[in-house]
Amino acid sequence: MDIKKLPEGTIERLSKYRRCLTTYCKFYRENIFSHELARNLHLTPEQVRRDMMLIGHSGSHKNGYNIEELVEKISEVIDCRGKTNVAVFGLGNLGQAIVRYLQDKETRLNVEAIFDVNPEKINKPFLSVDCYHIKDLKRIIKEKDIRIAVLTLPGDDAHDMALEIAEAGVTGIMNFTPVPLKLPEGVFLEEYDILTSLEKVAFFAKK
Amino acid sequence: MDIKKLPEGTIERLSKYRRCLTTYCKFYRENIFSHELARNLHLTPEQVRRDMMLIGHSGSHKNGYNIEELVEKISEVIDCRGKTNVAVFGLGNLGQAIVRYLQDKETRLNVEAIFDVNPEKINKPFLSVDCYHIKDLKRIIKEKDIRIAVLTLPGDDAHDMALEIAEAGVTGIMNFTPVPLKLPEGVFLEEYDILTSLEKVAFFAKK
DNA sequence: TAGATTGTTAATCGATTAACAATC
DNA sequence: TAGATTGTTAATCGATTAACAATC
Repeated sequence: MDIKKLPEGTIERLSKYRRCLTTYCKFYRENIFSHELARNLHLTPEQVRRDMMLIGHSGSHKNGYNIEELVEKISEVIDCRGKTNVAVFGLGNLGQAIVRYLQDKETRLNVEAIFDVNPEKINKPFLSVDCYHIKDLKRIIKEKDIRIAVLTLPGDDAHDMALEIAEAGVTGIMNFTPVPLKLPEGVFLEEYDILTSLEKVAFFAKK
Repeated sequence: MDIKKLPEGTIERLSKYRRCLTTYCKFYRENIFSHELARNLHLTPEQVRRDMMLIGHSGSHKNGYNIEELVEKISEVIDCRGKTNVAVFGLGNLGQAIVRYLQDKETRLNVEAIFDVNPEKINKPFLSVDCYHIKDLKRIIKEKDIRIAVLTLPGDDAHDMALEIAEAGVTGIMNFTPVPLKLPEGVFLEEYDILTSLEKVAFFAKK
């Protein structure tokens, strides 16, 4: 099957399976059952098995899934193109949090550049990552082969910026600004709006 | 209809409609058509109208929706219990970003307390919000009538902490730690995992 | 064998989308 | 009236869940 046809939910769960396996399980056991993995992530065993089926991974009736093999398989699927270079736009609190987070975790995403407009931040590395002025984005994106852009800018000029970034050859944009983006075809866009999430929690939280 | 039965997607869009209307539109026009609102948020006009129907809001065939009335109606629905007090757990970069963000935006969510374990942060207000030691959470949550907890702690002790927080009477938890939580019934839980989102973008981003 | 687990098909569910009547 | 828009029901779609045969 075409791997890009995998449901988004499956990809998200694969990411979580892998993290769970590499973080907790790898060190003290070899195999894991679908119901154990499910319990850790608060899913059902059926859903775990279905995801395994979708990526063509098999376990054994006796011992469940071999952890090392499963991690390997998941990595083949979700890191299919190997290491991916990422740029973070905006080095405010959120931008800093993301750079730090990506360096801490075991992942094939490398933050290779940071962009900002504040002269005090530009040309000083942050956690060893160089910080450039936003006006240089086209050049740097090409030079460093940046594939993914993470937007943590203020909303005002997010849209124009995103179009420029897309034009520079980035193929995926993660948008944390409150402004919904409309991008050209071929750029995968994921948006996350913190305030909307919090308002949703406030709404559904019972009295 | 029972308002709590509204689909999560509808609640999320309502939050975005309102922000869009209060941010861009309110100042220079009185009415808006479903297709205009849809275009702004990259939805279809049908979906906008359906959401209006679900919350029982009507427009006019001639002028579409009155912006002021619509904002009022949305606020009635999603802020149904008026102001909601929020506590942020963990004053790292992400915690700081969220406190600042909630203060900037027009919302009925008030950050009333911050919790951390770092003695350098405790008892010093951050953006005028008091910061307490995590061991005092029960007392402070009760005193300040905190309803929503936002977790930006390191993952390690997130789960135990969440259980304590739930026990203290919070009714909604927004979990930004990488650890999936299992909470008692009656606490609404929303989880967001930055790394999973980024890995998803990397996966779907075309070569 | 009995019990537990995997793998896979079929059924369910709910949200989105399409269609269209009603209205201005 | 013609054209544009709203309001609402019906159809579609896709993900999740249930069911169960196959296997160890």
